[in-house]
Amino acid sequence: MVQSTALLVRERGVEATSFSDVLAHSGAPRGSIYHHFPGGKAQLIEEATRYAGDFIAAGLASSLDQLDPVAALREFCSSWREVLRSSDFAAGCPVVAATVEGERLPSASEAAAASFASWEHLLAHAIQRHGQTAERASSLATLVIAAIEGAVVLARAQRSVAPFDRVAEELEDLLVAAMTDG
Amino acid sequence: MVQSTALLVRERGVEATSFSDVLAHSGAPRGSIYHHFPGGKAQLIEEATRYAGDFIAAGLASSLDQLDPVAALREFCSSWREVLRSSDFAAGCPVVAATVEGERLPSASEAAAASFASWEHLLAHAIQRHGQTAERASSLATLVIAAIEGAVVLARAQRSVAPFDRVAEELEDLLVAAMTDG
DNA sequence: GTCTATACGAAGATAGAC
DNA sequence: GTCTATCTTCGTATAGAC
Repeated sequence: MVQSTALLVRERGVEATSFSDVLAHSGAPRGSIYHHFPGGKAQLIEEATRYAGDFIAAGLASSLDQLDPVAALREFCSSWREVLRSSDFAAGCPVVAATVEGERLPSASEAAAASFASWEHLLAHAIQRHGQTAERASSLATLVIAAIEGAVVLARAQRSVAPFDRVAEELEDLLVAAMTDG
Repeated sequence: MVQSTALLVRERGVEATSFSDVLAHSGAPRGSIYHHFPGGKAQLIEEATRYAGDFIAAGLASSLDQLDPVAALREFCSSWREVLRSSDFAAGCPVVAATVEGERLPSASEAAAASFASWEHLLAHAIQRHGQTAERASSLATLVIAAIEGAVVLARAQRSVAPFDRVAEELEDLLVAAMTDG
């Protein structure tokens, strides 16, 4: 159910994702909602945001564990490209959706903030381990996360991977340059 | 009314912005809606997205007309920082909101795509005029727009300008380097 | 031609049956 | 303790009054 919610939110957004949609997608019975989620929709969205954020963090951590930051970035971009392509540009990032519509759901916003922060930290630490200062690593990590999330939005709007690919290549070049200097 | 819609959408998102909210904010009478917007909410959102996109494009064009790309970027970032600060991180970009929730409103998505494209082109042409190749200028422009939009999302989630400032500084450094090389 | 009042549908939430 | 059926609220859209 949490997973279904995350999948639906990344396509439709938070407000446009109803319980009926989630039930139809997950196959769960109607009565289960308030048993498992006494906090109602706010709780469901919060858990879905946390789930999605943790899922993405796990993938990123795994890449950074096995590869250098540049190769991990390439893999990260590749998985986002696949999300865009396989959904015909209907799907984006559920954590972004939770932020953009999160004014009414503070708990979801907090989960989104925690997710973004964890991705930034994972990347920043990896860049730092490969020879950058903590400060520069933090700036680069934030830039990479922000640019990729923004690029996903641009790609969805324009229904093309072209903007995403341009951003991915610029980021890769920038990271290569940053890791080989100093 | 269109302006009120854009202001509300950038805070609450598309679906959470009702006609009642727009009427209360703009002072317009209820009966005017379907007279001025026969296409209903879809048309209102589309026009609000176009309005916001054109407004931002006008500011960007004006900056690029008077200043070099780096200084224009600084001004662009400054105005986004003001949006974040003055709303206490409640407000973001209505064009992003229209994209993220735009699955159900294709006309709004198209308006969003056109807005993003126009910002990219304005920036790309300016960078090209200052000595970069068309291809590189296009990549840099897309990166700048994507990164700033992403940074606005991160800043809202974390309720802090810190991520936005890190992104702004990285972008500025990158643009400076790109304009002085080759 | 402009607005008030209403209808229709869907959303989230709950109370009672098994 | 788990689910089906219902209740209330609200949002969009419209039909009719001025």
